[in-house]
Amino acid sequence: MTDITSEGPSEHRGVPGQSPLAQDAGRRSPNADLIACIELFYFAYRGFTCDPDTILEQYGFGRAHHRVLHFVHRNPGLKVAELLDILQITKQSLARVLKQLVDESFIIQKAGNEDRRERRLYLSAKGARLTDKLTQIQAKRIEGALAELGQGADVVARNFLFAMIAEKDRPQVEALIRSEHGGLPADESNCNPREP
Amino acid sequence: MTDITSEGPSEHRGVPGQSPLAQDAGRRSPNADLIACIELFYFAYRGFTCDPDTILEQYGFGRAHHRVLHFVHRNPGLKVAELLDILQITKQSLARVLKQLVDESFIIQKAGNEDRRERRLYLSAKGARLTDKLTQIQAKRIEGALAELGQGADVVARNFLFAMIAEKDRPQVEALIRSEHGGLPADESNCNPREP
DNA sequence: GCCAATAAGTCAACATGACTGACATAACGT
DNA sequence: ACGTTATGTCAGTCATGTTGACTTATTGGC
Repeated sequence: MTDITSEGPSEHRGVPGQSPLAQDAGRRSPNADLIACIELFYFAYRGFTCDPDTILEQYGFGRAHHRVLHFVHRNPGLKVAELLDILQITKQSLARVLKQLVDESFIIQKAGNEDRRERRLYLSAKGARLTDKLTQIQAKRIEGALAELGQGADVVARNFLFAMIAEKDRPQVEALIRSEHGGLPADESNCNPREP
Repeated sequence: MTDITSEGPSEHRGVPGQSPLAQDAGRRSPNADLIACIELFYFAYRGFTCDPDTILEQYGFGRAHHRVLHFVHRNPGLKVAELLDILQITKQSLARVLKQLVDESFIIQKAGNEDRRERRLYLSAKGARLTDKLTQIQAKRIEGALAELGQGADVVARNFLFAMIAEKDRPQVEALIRSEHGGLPADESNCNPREP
């Protein structure tokens, strides 16, 4: 693993980032390492999204579609309102992509059992196939990245990402991720795995 | 530091991520931890951008403006072609925001000394003030995130982010970051710090 | 000095994904 | 029956990305 941010022989994530050369070589406003982080985050996010983007393009979809597919896949039976809450976009923004996904039957809507006003969202087999493909390519990139790092990097990476989330969003994200890891999908009677 | 992705008492990034409970609790297609990473990356990027977005809004600017300001700030004397190469957008996309920034004199253009076709980009004092403000708030968030983690997390985080970058972009990003950390700004005669 | 190549700017047109505010419909619950 | 809620929809706007074609200024080789 190459530490691009510290020049000297800083063997295998030894010292935090306090190698005399790397630290504040340029001495501009904040710490140079933090500025590197800022830029790396930008480029990393670009890397994070580029693989799925390529695939989505072939379907005439964009990132917005991807996000919908992803969260419905991980949370079958999700309500529209919940999805809006996760994505933090407006009804209209969601409606546009959701309509497309429903029309092309990547996503299936089903009225709630208890409350028939709700439109529970599920992936069709077709939708699940596409979403799995997207997840896999993205997971592969992350896996590859973590493999370049030392042991324990995955936990640090996850904790770092979590700590980057706006404070107000953290409880929600934490709950969301926990629930997807085998817990109940945020509600009661929607535990039918997929394809209603 | 709270490890939201592994339930048990996994003291201070001990075992990678192999705690029996956390690992593959749900057993959907890929590793559940990797899926958590995917979502965390999305939410983290949202957190990463939300602070600057708020400030930029007050100036009638968006993220595109921010990126231009940032890279010009870190690389004074940058050529338009180089900026296009960094941002990987089209001339037209850049022209729109750049024109605005020049018109409102956040950015100053100066013909190159050697080659007068080039328009070297510099920040005005006003532009530098804004950009510093944006950098500081973003650096603060990263600093805060890293502070929540253990020692050495910063190096791991940077290396993780770097490893997430598309392979083809890595040399460029590495060169860019290195040059900003006190090196020469990609060319010869453009080392006048700022404000020509 | 001519001319091809280069750096940059510009124009017209378009797509995506975000936003707003207002309004419609259906179902729930008191 | 009526107010609230969940959802859908309409009309219009904005920011940011795209394409392709074209202009202008300047450079460097011949």
